[in-house]
Amino acid sequence: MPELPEVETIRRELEPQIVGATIVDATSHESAKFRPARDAVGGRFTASTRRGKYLLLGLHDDRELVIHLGMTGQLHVDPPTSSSTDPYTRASWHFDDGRTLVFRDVRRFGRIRVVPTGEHADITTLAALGPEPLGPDFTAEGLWQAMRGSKRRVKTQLLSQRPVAGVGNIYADEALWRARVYPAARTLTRSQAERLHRTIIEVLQAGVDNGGTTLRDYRTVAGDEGSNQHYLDCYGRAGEPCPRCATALRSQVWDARTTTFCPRCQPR
DNA sequence: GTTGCGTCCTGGACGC
DNA sequence: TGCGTCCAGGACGCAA
Repeated sequence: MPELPEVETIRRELEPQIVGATIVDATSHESAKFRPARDAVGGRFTASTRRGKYLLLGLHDDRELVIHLGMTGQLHVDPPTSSSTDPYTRASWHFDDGRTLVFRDVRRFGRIRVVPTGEHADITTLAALGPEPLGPDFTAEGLWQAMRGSKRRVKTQLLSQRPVAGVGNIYADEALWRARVYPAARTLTRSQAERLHRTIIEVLQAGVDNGGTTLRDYRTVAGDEGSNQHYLDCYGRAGEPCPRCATALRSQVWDARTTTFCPRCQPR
């Protein structure tokens, strides 16, 4: 399930493969979520950026191909000789040099848009994203202020992408565990926010450094698995001893999202 | 405006 | 072995 580190890993691998390529044709699944892929025909890739979990592929005509990978989205570039007939291909962009950029998404939770560069008002979540966690705009004070303004559970707020961009279930559980914050807390002290600010950066940077977390579907552009799954302390380890205090980690569903936490290190 | 829940979507795990 | 049920979760829509 691609979160910020996975999307950033894909972006870094993809950019040198697509910049300069012109899209001469495109196909897509009939769903409205994927049909806009065809709007990119005629564009030439100039650069790539990322906002949270959104991949922004710049085109020469002041437009952007915006891709959200959802839970199971994958991107790879097929060579001219490929005759792939993958039933889970949801969109493909054919280049002037014969290669094809393929968007594969088994569960069809991904989405694709083509918009004028920087005009994201129609993509509500993208437009409302909080600061980039690995950039200078993400501060402990800003996180605390953002969290103070809501009565929702701390983890639910993180998943909303508003206090900070790019955090999903895996990295939220890891950051909260490291910060010793109870995931269902509805208020944060300033010192808790400072710890959480630090641990969000730590876990996301580690994820990027390790090429992302592969639990099932995530693959890099080259088709490789990430390695961050080998360094997770908390997520998906319910029943196992907490690496810090040896208390059995617990799993609980809040707001329809499964959360793993340590009942001793992360008290109410 | 905020909050919480249902829905989308399908492969895999599990129980019978 | 085969079938049915449940679970995973990011984003969005809707009702309260």
